[in-house]
Amino acid sequence: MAKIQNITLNDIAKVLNVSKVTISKALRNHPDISIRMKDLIKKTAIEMGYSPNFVARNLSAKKTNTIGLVVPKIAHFFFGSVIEAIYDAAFENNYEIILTVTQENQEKENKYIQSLLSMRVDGIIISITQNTVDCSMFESIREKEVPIVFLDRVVECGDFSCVTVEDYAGSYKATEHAIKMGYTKLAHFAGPKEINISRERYRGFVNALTDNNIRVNEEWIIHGGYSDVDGYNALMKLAEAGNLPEFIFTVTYPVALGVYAAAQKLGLKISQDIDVICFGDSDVNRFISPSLSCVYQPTEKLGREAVKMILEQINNYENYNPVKLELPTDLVIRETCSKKRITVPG
Amino acid sequence: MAKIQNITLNDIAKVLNVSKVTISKALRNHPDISIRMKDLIKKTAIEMGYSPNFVARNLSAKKTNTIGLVVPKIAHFFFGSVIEAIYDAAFENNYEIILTVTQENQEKENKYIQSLLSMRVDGIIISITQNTVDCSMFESIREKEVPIVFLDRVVECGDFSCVTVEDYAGSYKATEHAIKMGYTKLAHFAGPKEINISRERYRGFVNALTDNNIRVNEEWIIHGGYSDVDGYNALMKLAEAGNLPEFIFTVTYPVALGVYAAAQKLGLKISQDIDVICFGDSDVNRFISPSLSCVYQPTEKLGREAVKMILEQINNYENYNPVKLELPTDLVIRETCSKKRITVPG
DNA sequence: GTGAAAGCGCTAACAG
DNA sequence: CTGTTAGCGCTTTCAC
Repeated sequence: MAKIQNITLNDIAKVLNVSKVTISKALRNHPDISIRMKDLIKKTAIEMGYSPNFVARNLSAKKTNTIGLVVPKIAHFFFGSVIEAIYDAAFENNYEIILTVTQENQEKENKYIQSLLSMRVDGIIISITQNTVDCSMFESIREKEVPIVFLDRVVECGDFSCVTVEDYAGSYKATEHAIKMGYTKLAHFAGPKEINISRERYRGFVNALTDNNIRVNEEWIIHGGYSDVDGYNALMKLAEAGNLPEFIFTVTYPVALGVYAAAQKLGLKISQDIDVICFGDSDVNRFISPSLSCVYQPTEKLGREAVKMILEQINNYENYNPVKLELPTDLVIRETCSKKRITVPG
Repeated sequence: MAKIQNITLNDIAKVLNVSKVTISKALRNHPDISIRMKDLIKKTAIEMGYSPNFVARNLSAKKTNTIGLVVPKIAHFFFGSVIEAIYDAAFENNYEIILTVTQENQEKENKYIQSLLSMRVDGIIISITQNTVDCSMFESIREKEVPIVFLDRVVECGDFSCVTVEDYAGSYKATEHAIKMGYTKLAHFAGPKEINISRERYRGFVNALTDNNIRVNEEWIIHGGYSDVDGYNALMKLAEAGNLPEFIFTVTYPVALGVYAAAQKLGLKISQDIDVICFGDSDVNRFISPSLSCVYQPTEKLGREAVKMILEQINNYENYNPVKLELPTDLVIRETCSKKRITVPG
C-alpha cells in the first residue's frame, strides 16, 4: 500500500555521498572500511532509523542464518523446555529459529517442512509426529543437501544425525527400582509402537522384568498415545477387567496424570493401592500429591546439543558424518514408589 | 559451498521452452495462463523437485506472509496453548509464524523485535515482558507503519490494538466466591505492579473485599513474579510472620503450585487449613490434590482473535483503527474453595 | 495467452 | 580504503 518506504543502503549512501557498498561493508564491520568512516556510517544509520533488510541480504548471500524447528507439540513440558533451550542456543550463535508445530499430524509436518525449505532455512531440527512413517520427505531433504538433525523422536530409515536420551536404560532403571521395592505385578502404559522412544521404553521395561525372573503379563502392557486420556483409559480398562497391577510405569508424565485421575475416580490411593513412575519430568511432578517419581531427561542439554550438531553440519556439510548422540537419564525418586513394600504372602 | 543448486523458475522455463514469467504465473494460478499450460508446468515443476524460493519472492513482492510473535515464555501452559492457537489460525490463513521468546528480558525483547522488523514480517503480535516499561520501540513500530497487536500483557502508552481477558472481573468473581464461602481473612499473591494483568487482578481482589466490607490487610498482599518460587516464598514469609490468612488468591497457577509446596513444607493442608484459587487454568490444575479452582482464560480464542486482528490490520492498514477486545473469563470451581465454611466465633 | 525488461535491497568479486 | 559491476530468484508492468 502507501506504506512508508524503509530506509535502504542507498539512502544512507546518498546522504553521506559514498557508495552503498561502503555502507554495506561498514555496517557489517568489514575490515575494508576505516574506523572513522564506520563510526560515521553507523551513527547516521541509526539516526535515519535504518533497519537492514534480511530478505534482500538472504537472497544475495544465499544464506539465511535461520534454523527450522519442527515439533509435534508445544504446550507440553518436555517440548516447551527443549524449545526454550534451542532458542537460547540459537540466539547465542546469532541464528534465528523458525518454529513449526505439527500437532502430531504428518500432513502438517510435510507442509511445514516444505515451507521451511522454501524459506531456505540453513538447517532443520525435527522431532517427528507419532504417526510419521513415510520417509520420502527426509530422503529428499538429504538429496537437497539440507542439514538435518533428529531430536528425541527419530526416523527409522536412513542414516541421519540425532540426539536422543537413554530411553532403554532409563526405563530399565525405573522398572528395576520398582522391583527392588518389592513389586511383582508390574504394568506398562506404553506409547505408539512405531516410535523409537516408546519402543525403547517398552524394551527397558520388559527386559528389567525378565532379567529379574518376573513374567511379563501382556494384559498389563497397554499401548496408547502420550496424553492424559491414554493413561486414564488404560487404568479404567484394567479396573474393569478386575485385574489390577501393583505398579505402573508410564511412557510420559501426562499418562501418569491420567492414572492419578482414574485412580481418584476408582477410589484407589496412588502409592498405597497402586504405585507409579513415569518417563519424563515436568514442572508439576513435584507438586502433585503424592509427588511423582520419574526418569529425568536433560531437556536443556538435548536442545543445546541439537543446535550444536546442526551448526556443525551447516558449517561443514561436505565432510560431515552423521552423529548419533544419546544423553543419559536419571531416576528421580519422589513420593511415589519410594517405600519398600512388605510382601504379604499369597 | 559446493551445494547442489536449487531448481529455479528459469530451469523449468528452459525445459519447457517458455519464459520464466509464464512459469511464475502458472505456479501461482494466474488467470493469464491456459489451463493446459498450467497443468503441464505444475507437473514438470513437481517432477523436477522445484521448491519456490520465498526469499526471492518476498523481496520482489515486498510482502512475506509472515507474522512475528513475541512472548515471554513458552514452557508455561497459558502461553503454550495461546501459541498453538495462533499457529493454527495462521496456518489456516496461509501465514507463517516467526516465534521469539524473550524469557521476560526486555533487552532480548528489543533485539527480537528488531530481527522481526528486519525479516520484514507483515505484522507483530506481542505479549510484553514483565519488565517492559520503555515504549520507544513500539512508537517506532507505529512510525514504520508495521501492524501490531498486543496480547494479554499490553503496554501502557499509546493507542494500540489489543486482546486481553477480563482480568478485573475474573478476579472479582473469584474473590467474591471465596467471601461467600465464608472467608474473611483473604490474601492476594500478586504479580509485578507494572503489568496491566497484575494490576487488574489486584484491583478485582481489592474491590471485591471493600464492596463486601472486608478490610484489606496490606500484609496479605504480596507482590512478586509469576512463578512457583514466588508463591512459595510468599507463603513462607506469611508463616514466619505468624499471621496466616484463610484464603489466598494467586495471580497465576504456578504461584498457586508454589503455595501448595510451601503448605506441604509447613504441614498445612490446602483447602482445610488454607484455601486457594488462582487466576489461569492449566493442564494440571485438575490433577493436583486437592484439585485447584481457578479463573479460566479462553486461551484458544485469545490466540485466534489476535491473529484475526493482525490480519485485518495487515489487509487494511490505512483505514484501520485500534481495537481493544476483552474476552470473558469463567470461574471454575474444583476442590479448593468449594466448601462453605462454618465460621467459628473468635 | 505469452514474454521482455526492469527492479526489489543487498552482497561478492574485482578494479582502482 | 573505496567504488563499479553483476547478479541472487522472483514478480510486476506493459508490450506483443
